[in-house]
Amino acid sequence: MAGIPDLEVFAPEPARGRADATASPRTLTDLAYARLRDDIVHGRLEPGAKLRVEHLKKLYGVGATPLREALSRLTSDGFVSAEGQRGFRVAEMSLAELDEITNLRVVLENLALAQSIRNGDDAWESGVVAAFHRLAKLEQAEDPDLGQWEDRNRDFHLALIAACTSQWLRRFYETLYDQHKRYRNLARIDKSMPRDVHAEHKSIRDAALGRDVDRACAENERHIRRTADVTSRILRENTGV
Amino acid sequence: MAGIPDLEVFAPEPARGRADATASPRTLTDLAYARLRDDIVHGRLEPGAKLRVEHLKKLYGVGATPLREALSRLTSDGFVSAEGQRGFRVAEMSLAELDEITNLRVVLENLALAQSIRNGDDAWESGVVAAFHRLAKLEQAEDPDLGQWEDRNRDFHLALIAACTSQWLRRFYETLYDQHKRYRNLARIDKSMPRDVHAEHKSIRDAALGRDVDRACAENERHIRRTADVTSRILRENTGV
DNA sequence: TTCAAGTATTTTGTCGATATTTTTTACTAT
DNA sequence: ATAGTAAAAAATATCGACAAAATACTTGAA
Repeated sequence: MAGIPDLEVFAPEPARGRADATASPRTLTDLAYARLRDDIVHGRLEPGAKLRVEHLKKLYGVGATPLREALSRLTSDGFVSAEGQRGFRVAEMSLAELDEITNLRVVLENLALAQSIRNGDDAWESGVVAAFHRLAKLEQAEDPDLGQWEDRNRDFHLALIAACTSQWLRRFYETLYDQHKRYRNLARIDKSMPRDVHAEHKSIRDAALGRDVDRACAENERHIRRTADVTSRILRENTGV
Repeated sequence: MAGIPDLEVFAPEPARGRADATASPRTLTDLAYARLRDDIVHGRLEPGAKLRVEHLKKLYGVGATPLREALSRLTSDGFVSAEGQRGFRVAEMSLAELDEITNLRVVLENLALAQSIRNGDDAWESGVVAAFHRLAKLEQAEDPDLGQWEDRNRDFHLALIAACTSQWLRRFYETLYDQHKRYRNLARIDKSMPRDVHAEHKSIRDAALGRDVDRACAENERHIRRTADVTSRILRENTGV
């Protein structure tokens, strides 16, 4: 009746660590959540677009139940807006909101950064060094693929605050980071990035590794605001967002 | 064909302004969300308690669909935790988390307060005065009903930051406020409130109306931390939360 | 006690029916 | 035409029955 089962001990495990949406989804709800969020952040679903469940069912190949649950979660995250009896739609965007998000992100990211610099151990340091290195390699290449850059940029910022112990701070920060990313994507900021982002990242890394909290926060703030300013300018020029 | 319809012009409208959960719910999902959140914040649903949909259906008299949607939203709000394939349960509580929430609340509430003091117009001022008055009356009465006090206290703090224009800040703040309230309720902080909360509220009000941003923030921070300290002490003494 | 097979329960997800509500369309009396 | 409205069509929200998958529990050896 057995004999084969033992082999399964050596089979690769499902590797289901965190409940993170980016991790391999344990349920269809997680799947729908991750894909919807991604599509919204990348602008494949436009601001204000109606999110009809019947349509999404075909698009993602899941039923109405997991879809509605995913949409509900995204509503609390601010990526989707829900009006009773009127369905879901992709959250609108505005220059005013970009401003809000920028200001809040500066505060929260600096808070996390400061805590991280103070708490950071060897593992944190090497994490920062590694993430910066991977990002730097990409930034100095002649083929700056935006998708990859976004991923590496995210990794770098997350590595910086990796030693922050506040789950709540982390949670809020990640939401704001993705909201910001959504604006960058809307502006298609890749085409026009004249300023030296690489130098900015380097300054932040140096200050952080040098355990200089004030300088790291200052550099970080400047970095965020510059990116936000460029985003804002592009949006103002191109459209009447 | 008509003559009566005109009367409806004067009839009170449904007043369905914001999508706030506290407003009269437009859908059963909103209803379930509001009641679940309330029951969790007030401790009627204990930390870690299993939230079985079949049971909640009977408890709230709504179907599984709106319940799962409400639970999903609460998951994003941090009041409920969901583990794939293992259902929902009321989020756990810990002294460490109380600390996180306190620190973050101080930062965000002060941010909103500062902005509010700078932007506040006449309506804001009178709102603060009125909310303080109602709170004061209750605090000086000999019958300090906790439920009412909590409501008035909330109104006062919200009135203070009413002129803050950042929706995101507001949203985060409200979540943190309710999380804090949950800890206060867990500690049953009403029984033992020896310090003069009223004086603290008064100081905040005076500084705010005097447009003294720094002092208002300092008083506010002290106020929040004192309450949090009492909460924390009670929890440490009574249980091993 | 410990282990593991077998059973019971729970959770997730699908489908289809239905009551409501919103949006459109068509029509009518200025 | 134009505001206003009634009827029709389309969306939305909700429920209930069920099936498949996963987890939790029981129980009988070893």
